[in-house]
Amino acid sequence: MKLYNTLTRKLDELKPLDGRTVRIYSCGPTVYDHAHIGNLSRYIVADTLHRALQLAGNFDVLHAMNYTDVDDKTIRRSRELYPDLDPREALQTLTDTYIQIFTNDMTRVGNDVARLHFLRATDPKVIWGMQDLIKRLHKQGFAYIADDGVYFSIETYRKSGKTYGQLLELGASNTSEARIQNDEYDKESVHDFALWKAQKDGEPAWDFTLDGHNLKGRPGWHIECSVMSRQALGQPFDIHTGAVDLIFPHHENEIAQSTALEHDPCMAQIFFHSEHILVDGKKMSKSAHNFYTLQDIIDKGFDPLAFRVKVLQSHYRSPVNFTWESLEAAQNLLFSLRAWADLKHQKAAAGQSGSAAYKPALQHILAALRDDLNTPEALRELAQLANDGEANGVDSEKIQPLLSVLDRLFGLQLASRPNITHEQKDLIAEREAARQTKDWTKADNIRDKLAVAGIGLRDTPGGIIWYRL
RNA sequence: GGCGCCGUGGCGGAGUGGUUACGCAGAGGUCUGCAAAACCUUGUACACCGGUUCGAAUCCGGUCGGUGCCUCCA
Repeated sequence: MKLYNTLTRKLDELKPLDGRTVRIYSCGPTVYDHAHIGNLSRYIVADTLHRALQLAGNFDVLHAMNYTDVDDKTIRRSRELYPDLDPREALQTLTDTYIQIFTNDMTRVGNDVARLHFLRATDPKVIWGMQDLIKRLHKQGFAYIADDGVYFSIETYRKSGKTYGQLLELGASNTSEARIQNDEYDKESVHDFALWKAQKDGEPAWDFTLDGHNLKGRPGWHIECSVMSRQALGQPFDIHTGAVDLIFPHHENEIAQSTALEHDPCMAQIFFHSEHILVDGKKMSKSAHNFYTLQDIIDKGFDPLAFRVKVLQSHYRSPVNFTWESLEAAQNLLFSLRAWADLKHQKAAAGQSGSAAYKPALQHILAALRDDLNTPEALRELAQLANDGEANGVDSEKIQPLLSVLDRLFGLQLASRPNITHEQKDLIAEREAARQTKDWTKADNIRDKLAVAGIGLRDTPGGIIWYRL
């Protein structure tokens, strides 16, 4: 399986470090508000990568994702909403709420959260791990204590023979004096970053003593991922995922922290970065009024899985342009896939042809996914399969296992669609009898009645086909 | 200023040298009690200007436009 690697800037053949299990770490959400559709789209990509690794790559997969449940935004919001609670209690109340909402959204867009190993930055084991790493970095001179916290020294890191800038070459010109002067933090060099932030008034804080200094406070952002990924997966691991905006500084800093004390040159062998979603050609932002959550999509009458189709229709390294019109197109495609899947219940419509195409189509889909997760190509093949099925009928026996595999690959929930009820089947038979006697009024009444129940009918030469409206 | 990405038919979106991508929407037709589906036909797509080549949407150079990172961000 080939994947584009930001570290090498080319397609790399994935070979699990331990020979069998691919270990993935996905940078997860900061849980201070609803996830927006941009966040969710990147998790759909990560979820699809997981699926492809298992089924197209034939690997075992161990997949960890973090929750950033302590940072400026979570703290600010928790104090606004719960001013009377103890700061740590307020923080946890807020983040518990949004973790719940996040997992719910993940499920609604078809991501399988059950197999993800989630970690929280404020987990005592993680806090301890971060403090331990900071102590060891400090002991070796990679970290220094300032008035407002502990910082990582990039200069020391570089002098130790390591490369800072494995993912992104930093230009020298932007290291201006003015920026150092204006920076509110007490750090020695402009790119140095906080490992630990000393407590400010009213902020949640954890006890921490370093080299005799009382540094009660909270972790910096980057150190969370260095520690959580190692705790969940060991190091080095295979794939680190995130969106392009995380390349710098987040992932670069993670690498620095994770490798300063190690012989290994990198924390993960492949950095897998996916592009942003655009809305009407622009970056999503609240000020531009093009900022949407999953609930906004649902409120407009769309199926959350239509959004999944929309995301899979473009390659993960191209920006997806989200428009309501294109979401509708994606939903129409989803509906036609469902109509195809529903044919398995309808022997009358199930022609004998069709099954011959199943195996090559599936092979084609798997090959596309192995090729740098080419979901648009895979989806094209799937759409063609469905078109073929609707034109020529399906093999009502062989389609079920096919649908099961396709569900495991795409997460579009086609395999478990239920049959219509006996009452509805009787109505269809009754209508057919009325049609035979040319009682069009009765036939149309029954069709209207079924339509109210969400069942549409097609009178084809091969027989009557129902579909869900 | 530094480092990137993108510009394809009404809307999305593949495609890295030579044959229809595909999806959605539109138009005409066949079929049909009607409807729906299906099928057939249909739309002179590759930002612009040069260059390389027998041949370029695809390679090279330039122009214009959009966009991302360089500070928190999926």
